[in-house]
Amino acid sequence: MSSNLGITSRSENYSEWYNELVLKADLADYSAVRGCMVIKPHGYGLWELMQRALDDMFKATGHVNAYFPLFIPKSFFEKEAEHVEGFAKECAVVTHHRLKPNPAGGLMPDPEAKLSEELIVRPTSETIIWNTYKDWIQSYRDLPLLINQWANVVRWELRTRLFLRTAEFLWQEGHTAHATFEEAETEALTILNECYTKFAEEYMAVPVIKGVKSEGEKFAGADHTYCIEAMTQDLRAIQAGTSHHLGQNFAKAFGVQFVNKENQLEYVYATSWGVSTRLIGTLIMAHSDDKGFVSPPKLSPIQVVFVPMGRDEATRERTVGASTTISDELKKAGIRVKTDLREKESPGFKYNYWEMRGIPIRVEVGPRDLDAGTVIVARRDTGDKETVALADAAGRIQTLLDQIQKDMFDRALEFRNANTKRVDTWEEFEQTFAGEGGAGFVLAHWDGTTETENVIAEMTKATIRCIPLTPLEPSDAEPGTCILTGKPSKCRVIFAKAY
RNA sequence: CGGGAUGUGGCUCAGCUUGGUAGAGCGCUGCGUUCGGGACGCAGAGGUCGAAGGUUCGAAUCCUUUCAUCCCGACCA
Repeated sequence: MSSNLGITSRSENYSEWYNELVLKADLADYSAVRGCMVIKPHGYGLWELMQRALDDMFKATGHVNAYFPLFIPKSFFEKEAEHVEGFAKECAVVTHHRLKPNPAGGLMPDPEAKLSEELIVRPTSETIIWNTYKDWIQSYRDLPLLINQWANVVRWELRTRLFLRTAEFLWQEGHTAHATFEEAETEALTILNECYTKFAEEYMAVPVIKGVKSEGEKFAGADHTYCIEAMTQDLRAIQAGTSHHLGQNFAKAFGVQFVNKENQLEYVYATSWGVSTRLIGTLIMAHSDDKGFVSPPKLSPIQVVFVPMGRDEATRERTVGASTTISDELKKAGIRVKTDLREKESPGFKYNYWEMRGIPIRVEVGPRDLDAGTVIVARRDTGDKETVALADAAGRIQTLLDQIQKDMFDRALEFRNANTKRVDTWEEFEQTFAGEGGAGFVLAHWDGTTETENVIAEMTKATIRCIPLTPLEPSDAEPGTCILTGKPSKCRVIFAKAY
């Protein structure tokens, strides 16, 4: 950090900018545990709002919450070959259940307390859940089973980054069981459309592209994987959510069968889907600026902050009083407000302080404005300030919150569109991704093989983010020839460098 | 798991080459003056120099070992 004021600018060093922002906006901190972060109250407040909105959507689409164990017997993992391969490299394993004094000092695992079967700290819960579902499902009348859980998971990442990739993270994972392939398909798409896309666009104000993952990028153990992909300000792609159609893979691995209406035994069809605290990283990368975090109003733990001015008691009484009048009215309307009553800090300090933390609206309440019967209302996203009559303030602020939410989405969409292009020659494709940083979304033709995908990734660092469910432009759905091999291609797919 | 760097008050770092009373700025506490875009003065508190060995009369400084973190690459939500 070059100074204790402000943060590195995005243009100077995007990666530094992100790291400093997370710390200085009070969202999270490094912990004493390697690869694990502390989510601070401001960051956790954001997560709570995300949870609430998503949970409401899950409930509205017929799901219920439950909780499954943190520990999973190793043997469960061994039952689904593709799945094991996907996660084996990054699992934390519990081997003992007791400590004893170490002769060399300190403590050591008691060799006599070795577990007969090692336990894996869940990297995801498909296996323990399907082992449980086996006992819950006998008849078609038990289906569909629509369960979600809010939990922490552990993936032993070698290289971590606050929110984007940590060894432990918080998420939700939905696990559903269905009688038919079509029903499971509908479920996977319902989550994608009615929950994840809606959440990203309406709450996070982040436009996303819905698509299917290529064979190489799909979830280990899935039949196919749907995803939503967002664009960061440094022109990379970031996956904001995934919804998997697991087919009968896990049902077969765990022997989950049901009797259908014709009294025949059948394997159930499954889905699983999740979003994580990574969404906070996505939010930062999509909207924030060189002054710090910029939060969309719907997810900001504090939506409006009041800064009353004046030092002498009489002035303070006036400015705090006026703040209270407005904030009380806002509270009644369900707006989350805060009045900064700290006496030692100057108003200027407070402006910067709350801007760093991304609070959408600041209300400056000073004696000169009060003399004129007004206050100043400042927007975090644009920096615009306006003078508003006291009587109109609460109403104006509510309107502005909606406006900010909308404007943030519109700007992000415009940015994404401006950085999405179609490329038809390998020369141009290679050149586009030649630099160090991201290059936006590139729609290009691909022959559909994993081999080609891998060659392209090796040569350019760009990967297939998804095959869009609906073409961004009608012509994207027309057949063409692969950018690398010249073989036939069904449609354009999205290439980008990814987080 | 490879390559690089760094560990010294809460934070950012100086001191180490050339061993000899542990420093600065920010933050923190108190008092006073300030308050419309990161205020100032004065007085304070706070550190087994990442850990363990070793060399030495004497180690933050030299040697050995170790641990941790960060950055850059391969894997991942």
